[in-house]
Amino acid sequence: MARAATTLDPFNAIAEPKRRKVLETLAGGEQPVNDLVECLGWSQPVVSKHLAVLKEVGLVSMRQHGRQRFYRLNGEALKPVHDWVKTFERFWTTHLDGIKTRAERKQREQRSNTSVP
Amino acid sequence: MARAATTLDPFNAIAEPKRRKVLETLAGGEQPVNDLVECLGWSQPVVSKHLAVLKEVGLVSMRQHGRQRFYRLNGEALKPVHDWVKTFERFWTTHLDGIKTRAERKQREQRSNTSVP
DNA sequence: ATAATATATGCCGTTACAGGAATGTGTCAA
DNA sequence: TTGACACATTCCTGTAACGGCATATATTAT
Repeated sequence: MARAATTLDPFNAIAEPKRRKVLETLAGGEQPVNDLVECLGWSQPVVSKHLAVLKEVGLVSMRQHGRQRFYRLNGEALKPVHDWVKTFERFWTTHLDGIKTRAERKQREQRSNTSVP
Repeated sequence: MARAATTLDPFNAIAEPKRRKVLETLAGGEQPVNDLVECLGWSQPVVSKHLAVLKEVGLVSMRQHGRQRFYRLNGEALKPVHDWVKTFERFWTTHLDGIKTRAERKQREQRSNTSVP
C-alpha cells in the first residue's frame, strides 16, 4: 500500500511551521489576506493555500466584505491537540517543580538516619 | 518544495496517527519492539520505522538488553507542542468558564444604566 | 559453527504535499 | 463596459513520507 490516508486533522495542520505562523498572526484578530501576505512576507497563493487548509480543518473561519476576505482564528479547533498533549504533562511537570523528588530524597535521608545511626 | 521532514520537530512527528498511538502505548511503561508489534497489530518493520522517527526527534529513548530493545517514552520532548498550544487556551476556556461572557454582560448593563436611566 | 530470535534497514511503488507561475473568479470603481 | 483589485485555483515539479517485502545485523541458544 501507499501512504496513509490524508487525515486532515489539526495535528497535520499545525505540523507545517508556516501554518502555525498564520495562526499566531490571526491570534491578534481577524485579517484580510493581503494584510497577511504583507505581514508574513510570502506569496499570495502560498498564503491562500495555507488558509484553505486551515479552514478545512476548522482552525479558521472566513467572512467576506466587498472583495476582501477576512480570516479569523478559531482556536477551539486546537483543543483536541491540547487535550492529547496534556495527557503527557506529568512527564515534565514532575521534573520541573521537583516537589516529588525532594520529598522522596527527604524520606530516604530519614530512613538512613534511623537505620544507620 | 516538498513536505517538511517528520524528523524535524515533535510537531511533525506527532502528525502521524500511528506515532501518536505508539507514544500512548509507551506511556504505560517501556516495552520491547515485539510487544509493541503484538499490541498494536502492525508489521514489525512499520513499528521499527516509526520508532526510529520518534527516537530521532527525541520523543523516545532506547535501552538494549540482550537481543531485545526496550523503548521508553520521553514525554518532555512534547513540551514545545504543549507550550505552543497553550498560548491558544483562552480561545476555548473563556467559553467554558464564561468569564468573558459575564464581563461583557456587565459592560452592557453598565452602558444601559448610564445611557438609559 | 549453526540455527533461531529480535530488530533494523534498504529498495520499491504509490501518493502527499509545498511552492512557483499562470490563470480563473468575483467585486468594486469610473 | 472596462479595468483594477482581492483572492482562489489549477497545473506543474521536486521531494519525501508510508507500507510491503526482502534482507542485513546482532545476540542468544544448541
